[in-house]
Amino acid sequence: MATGRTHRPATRSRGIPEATVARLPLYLRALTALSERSVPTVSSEELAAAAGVNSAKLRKDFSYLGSYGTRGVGYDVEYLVYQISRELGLTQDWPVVIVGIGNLGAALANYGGFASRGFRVAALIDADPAMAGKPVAGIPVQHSDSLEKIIQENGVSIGVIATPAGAAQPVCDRLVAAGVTSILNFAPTVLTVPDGVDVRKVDLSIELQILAFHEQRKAGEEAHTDGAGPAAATREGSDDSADQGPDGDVPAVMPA
Amino acid sequence: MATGRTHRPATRSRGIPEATVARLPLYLRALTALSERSVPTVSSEELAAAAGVNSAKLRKDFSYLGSYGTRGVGYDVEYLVYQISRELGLTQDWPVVIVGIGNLGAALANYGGFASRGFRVAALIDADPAMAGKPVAGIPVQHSDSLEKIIQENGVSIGVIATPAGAAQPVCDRLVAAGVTSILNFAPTVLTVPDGVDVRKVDLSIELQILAFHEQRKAGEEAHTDGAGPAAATREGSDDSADQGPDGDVPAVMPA
DNA sequence: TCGTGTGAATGGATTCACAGCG
DNA sequence: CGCTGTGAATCCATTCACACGA
Repeated sequence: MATGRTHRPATRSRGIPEATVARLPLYLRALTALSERSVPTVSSEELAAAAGVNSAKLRKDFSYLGSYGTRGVGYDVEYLVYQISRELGLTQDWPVVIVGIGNLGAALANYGGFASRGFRVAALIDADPAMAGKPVAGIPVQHSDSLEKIIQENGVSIGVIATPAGAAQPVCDRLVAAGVTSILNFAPTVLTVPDGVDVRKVDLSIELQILAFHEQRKAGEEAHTDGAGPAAATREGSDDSADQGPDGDVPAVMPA
Repeated sequence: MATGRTHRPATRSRGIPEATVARLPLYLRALTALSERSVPTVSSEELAAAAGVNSAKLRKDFSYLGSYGTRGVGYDVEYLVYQISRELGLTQDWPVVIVGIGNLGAALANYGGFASRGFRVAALIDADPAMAGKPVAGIPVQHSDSLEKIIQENGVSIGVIATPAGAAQPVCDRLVAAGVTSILNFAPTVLTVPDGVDVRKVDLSIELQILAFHEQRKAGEEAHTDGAGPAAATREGSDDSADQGPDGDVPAVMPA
């Protein structure tokens, strides 16, 4: 916060569509790669291909941010990287806590993508006293007794839950009570939170089940498959439709 | 996702909306919990609450499967568990391979939810020769040289990629060439696959960035949190737009 | 009576197609 | 010209509201 810069001509409508927001990180990643290769500009067509979407969608998405391109030329890579980063709030640093340092929590802590852009693992928290003090990814695990203190001292507003399913809601409640307003949930449970708190979930078994559904449909339809591939539903590159809740839960134990 | 041109009379209730398919696993999980508590029937209202959606949506979703409820009463839990399982293809066993047994791959292999319902880890594959033979989650890791053989011998059609970003596309290509038609990708890369192959992605940094976007918007708007908003639901959907900025001001500088 | 099942209304997101500018 | 930016058309999803049946 602390952005006093709340002001704008509001040339365009306020409020970027959720579907667009979900794609901005994808564009940003593609742009960063281009930037590292010192590519100065890209067309919507090229960038769209790199991000796995179609160009009309990309141009529409960018139109919500403003007119950052040059007709007949394309987009300036560096400039766009900056604009999208700012729009996503990545020009500031977000301290994050990970709660539940089991297999998954440890994997997340070790994940390099955290630090890379705007996020910083402020603390690792686990309920097991035996874990306390043990360093994971170079960060000492702290006991969950001090969860509230850790949140407050570090000004944490984003929490990652990687506990077993049963512990997720209680942990969530404590995080929220301590001031966290955004939660990324890896536990296979539906979390209930007060208004104003955002929750996104990542659930492995849901993703697998969705794949199984399509897989089954393919199998039941190999009726007219001449030498070539199946003529069933498919998609191009890799653009998940409007799905915004990929999942991949990993915590163990769960009635289901 | 791209849907091919499915020109076909549709055998009846075939053609369940993608958004509905994505929610079926959620309903299934809630139903399984009820089943374990020996609850015989549920109303759409109750089940919807447990799954974190609203009842109208749930009823509409179920209407695509058929008329499995009883007016004035609700749904038979056991029967619905069976119907949804069958619809999702979980009445059969899906062998799955996990490629890339690093921190994340190991965490996935240890995830209990795999075996629980329809899925079975058929093999763990890694490119590091030092890993070969080492058991992870009780399953010996195999070297990626034999990837094709493993896929074919086990009749694997679903693959999970948990490799570093750089290895993901090559691995994906090999999986597809060997016969895999559904891929769950944990690597932060856009995968390109032929038609007929489904890809779903799980991407930590994208999720965090989406949360950061909303977090930033909340921060920039802490002017009137007067709760003017109409009581909103408190669930964790994939949607859930935090507060809606009345006339928001999202910092979005614009160039010329 | 009560809760399901569903047409109709609404709202979003994607795609089309082309005007407009560099 | 080429490519962006965007109204208009289309498609999909959610919500409403009520008839219908156990």
